[in-house]
Amino acid sequence: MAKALHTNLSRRERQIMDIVFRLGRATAAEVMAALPSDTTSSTVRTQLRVLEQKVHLRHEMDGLRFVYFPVVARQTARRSALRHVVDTFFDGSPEKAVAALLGGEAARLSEDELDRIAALIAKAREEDR
Amino acid sequence: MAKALHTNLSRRERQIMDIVFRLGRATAAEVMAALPSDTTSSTVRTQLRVLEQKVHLRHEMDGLRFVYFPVVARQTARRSALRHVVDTFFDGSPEKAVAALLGGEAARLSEDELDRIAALIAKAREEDR
DNA sequence: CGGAAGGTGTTATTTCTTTCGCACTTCAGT
DNA sequence: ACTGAAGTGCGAAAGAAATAACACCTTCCG
Repeated sequence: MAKALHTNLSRRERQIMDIVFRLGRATAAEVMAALPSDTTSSTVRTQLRVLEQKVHLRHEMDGLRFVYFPVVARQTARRSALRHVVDTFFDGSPEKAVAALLGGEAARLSEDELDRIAALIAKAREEDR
Repeated sequence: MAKALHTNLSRRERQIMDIVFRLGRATAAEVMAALPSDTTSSTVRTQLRVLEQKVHLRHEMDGLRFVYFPVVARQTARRSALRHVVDTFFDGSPEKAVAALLGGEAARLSEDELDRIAALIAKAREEDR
């Protein structure tokens, strides 16, 4: 099993990784803007460099500046994060997590969204057979 | 808005909080056993005491030893954690998160579970009206 | 009684995080 | 050509976190 990312990152590192995952890709300035507390550009760039050194991020040039993005596919990180939440707060039961999501524990769902989810259930039934 | 717990905890502190949330309540020995890396009892107890001081945990006596449990209701922590994952990895869309859960990104769902979720959708429709 | 086992708190040390100053580069505009 | 704005890396200092040694208490059992 791949090592859990959360578990091995310091507080700031995790904050930064979350921002980059959320944005997909980001410059130092963007990360700095998204961080809760005030930090200097210098600080943020140092962290980004460290994260790159630890192989959690990578960067490309965009003209002058660096654009950072995660090494691990979003899909992978997402799975890992979801599983962790399910294990920690929902007794390992995806069903309970779905119930919480439907019950508005994170946000309200529209009719359309409910329709699409119903369709997904039908599909899951197919595959289960 | 309540301050996000994740964001304000150090690495070990988060690991420990996760364990306590998972178990509901736990002694120092149980936490130590559940921790990935090797640590001494002394270390773990110090951390638990710190977490109690920061008002994330509280303890009761169970005969001789302390049993720790979260100050915040599981319900609350769960909501916060879920929301964070949805925001970070699913563009803030609960629907996408549900899709991932149904699609087996965390674990496989049984027929029964699918049935119950279908029922929840029906119920959500009611309430939406 | 005496001592081993299993708890606990205090405290000090070491190690990791986090922050930022400073020097350097490139580009755009005057 | 000069200056300012926006980038970058390096390295050192200040702060927070993590670990463990030690002293002490209670219970159980021979």
